[in-house]
Order: sequence, then structure tokens, then C-alpha cells
Amino acid sequence: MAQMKETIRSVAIDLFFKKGYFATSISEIARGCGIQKASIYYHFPGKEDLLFDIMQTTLTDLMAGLHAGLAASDRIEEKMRAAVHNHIRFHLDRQKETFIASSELRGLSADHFQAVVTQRDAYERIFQELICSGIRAGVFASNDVKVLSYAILTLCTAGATWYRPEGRLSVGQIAAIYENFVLHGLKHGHPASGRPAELACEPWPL
Amino acid sequence: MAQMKETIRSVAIDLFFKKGYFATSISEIARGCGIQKASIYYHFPGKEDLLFDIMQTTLTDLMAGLHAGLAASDRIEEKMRAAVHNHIRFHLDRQKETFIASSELRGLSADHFQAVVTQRDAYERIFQELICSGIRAGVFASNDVKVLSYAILTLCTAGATWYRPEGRLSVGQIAAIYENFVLHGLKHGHPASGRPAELACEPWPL
DNA sequence: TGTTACCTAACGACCGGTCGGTAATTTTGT
DNA sequence: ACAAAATTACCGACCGGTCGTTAGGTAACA
Repeated sequence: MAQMKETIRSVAIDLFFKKGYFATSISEIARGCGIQKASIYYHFPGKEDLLFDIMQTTLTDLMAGLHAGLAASDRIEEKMRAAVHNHIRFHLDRQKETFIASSELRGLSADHFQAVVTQRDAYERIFQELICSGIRAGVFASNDVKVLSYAILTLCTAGATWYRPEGRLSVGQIAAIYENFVLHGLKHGHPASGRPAELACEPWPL
Repeated sequence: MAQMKETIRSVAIDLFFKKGYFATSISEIARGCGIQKASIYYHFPGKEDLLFDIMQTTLTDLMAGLHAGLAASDRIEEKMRAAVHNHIRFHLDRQKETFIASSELRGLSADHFQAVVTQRDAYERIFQELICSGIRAGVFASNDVKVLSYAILTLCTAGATWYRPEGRLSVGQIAAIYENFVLHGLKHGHPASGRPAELACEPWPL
């Protein structure tokens, strides 16, 4: 049965989240699974492949959720709202994995690092093109597209650093607050200087 | 002369930022300083004390900047603007140290961890009380104070993760964009639900 | 003479990873 | 149907290497 592989993945996610990738040893993961550390290498080629596996799965699922959310509406503002909603919700629902995926990039080999960054860039790109379309349509205030996208994405990503499942607010409540904060920042957050911000951004079929 | 201690601190900041605390060895730090690794222990009791030293200094300086910024104005909105400005500016100007201070907490011993978290909480508290005063004065939209504070702080903190000194925009330009984004989110970001958000927050002499 | 600022050498602990082996199960050959 | 072969999923033992840290020594300088 292939369920030990899933157990290893799950225990690794818990430990990588709690102690960090480098501070977690293969022996600890094995102990958490009730097997010997040598047996880990039957299921995964090495420690780093385990990290890559976790990151890859997480990013793929995140991207799938985004596409599903975008398909639900035609209006740019509603698309952006759905994108932000999916982003923050995913980062709270799957807190451990998203935290690992955004904080342990340095644990990857050069090849795996490149693969993950490429995947992440494609995700960011969609947000940048959404913002750009919104500004051109007059729905959002004119501003620097890249900085705005980084602001929005890292804002929600950071939710996974402070969120506690047993806390006062539900995922839905937090998501609603973030959603409104971001949307209003996008609509009214004009730049301070009179100089027009860079808006270079090719059209994109949304 | 005590300048080797400064060199060690500086080299450690570079390496902790680039490779992470656990992935950086004492030997590497020593090599970067042009000394033997045993000599590090003449200046610092151990690796973890070096990390703590960096974090402590950074948080103290950050707090000092905040107090200076708050003293410059009486109006709540301007105080908040100054607080956000100082926060984002500090995180970009001293990117490496702030990145370490916010991402390597797990490398600390229990005692040092407690000390840093206490220091960080005092800093967060000021923002929460600023937001609370603003809402009570009707300057900001009613919303959950804690979530808003986390959103604002992590947003700016995350700036240290993507900022590149050689990049397209200056620190001042980025700070201005963030400042406006946050202020407009605060003023207009009403909650989606009709239920009033928790506002419990004692008065504070600002 | 004492102190400062370093050095060389070594310590035990632990790391990720590999080895050969093995019991249980499944597949295959006849 | 049944034995032989192969595969699956693990084990204990061990490898070379690196880690943070310490002990003891030394040259320069006050």
C-alpha cells in the first residue's frame, strides 16, 4: 500500500512547519511515522525531494483554485475579489503547506528552485494582469502594478504566519476583512506623487 | 579593538540573510571574517547569541524610529501614516536584519525567544492602539483591530522578502505606494458583514 | 605580569544517505 | 494448482562528513 508515503508527507509537513526544514532531521520524520529512517528512502529519493514534493503539490492546488475562482465572473472587480478570496482562504486552510512553500525555498536544489519559482511567477502574473486590466478599465486607481501585486500576495501569504486555527475569528471572517482591505486599497490608493506609475502590461484574456 | 565583533555581526547578517540561520555554519562566518572559527567564541558565547544580538538590536532600532515618527504629529491619521512610513522604510533600508528578525525566530532558545516576542508585542500594541483610536474618532472604518494590525505589519515586513536594492523603484517610491495602500484600506475598508467587529481596546496616550 | 585577540587541534554528537538483508506478498511459468 | 521468481516495504548497522563547542597555547601589547 502507498499510504506510508502519504504519512511521511504529512509528518514532514507538520515538522517542517513547526521546526523548519533544516532543523528537521530524517530520523525525526521517521520517528513520527513509526518507521526507521532508512525506510524513508524507499519512498523518497532524499530529504530535498520530500520538500519539493510538498511545495509542488501546494502550488499546483493553489493555481487550480485561482482558475476556478476566476471563471465564476466576468467583471474585473469580481474576478479580483475572487482571486484575493481564494488566495487568503487557501493560505489559511492549508496553513502549514503554504507557510513551507513560501519560507523554505532556500532548501531546494537549483533545479527544483527554478521549477517552483517558475510556477510561482505564473501565479503572480495572473494577478498583475488582473490589476493592469482594472486600472485600464478605470476600476482601480492608477499605480505601480508589480508593487501592488507583491503587496497583495505577500499580505495574504503572511496570513499563514500568524493565523491560529483555534483563534477568535474563522477563516471566512478573516478572508472577508482582507478582501475588503485589498479591494479598497486597489480602488482608492492613488500614488502620492503626480508622476504616473509604470503600467506596461500586455492584454490578457481574462 | 572591538571592531572584529562588528565584522562578525555584519558577516553573520549577510550569511543568515542569504542562506538562513541553520544553513549557515560558524566556520563560514569565520571564513568571511578572515579568522578561525574558534575565534568567534572569543567575541560571542555561541551561535545562538549572535542571532539574538542581531534581532535585539534590530527591534530596538525599529521601536526607536516609531517613537520618533509618532512625536512628529498630533492628528491620528498623520501618526498612522508616520508609523507605516517608518515601518516599511526601516524594513527596506535594513532589509537583511529585518528579514532575519522576522523569519529566524525558531533559531532562538526559549529565553531569548520570549524576550524577542515581548519586544515585538510591545511594537504591535502601538499600532493596535493607533488603529483603535482612529476608529473611535471616526477616521478609520470600523473593523477588527488585531487583524488589521497584523495585515499592516506583515504587509510591510514582507517588503523585505521581495525588495531588491538595485531594482526599478527607490525605497521612497515603494514606501509611498504602501503608505497610500494601507491608509485607504484603513479608511474605506468596511467589513463585509453587518456585524460590528471587536473593538475592545483601552485608551492610550498618543 | 596580565590582558587581549587570536591560533591549532581535537571533542562527541549528529547529520543525510547507503548497504545488505528479510519477511510478506504478488506475479509468473508450467 | 503450485512452486519458483520477483517485488514490496521495511529493518539494523554503518559510512564519511560536518556541526557547535572547548581546551590549551602563543604572540603582541599595556
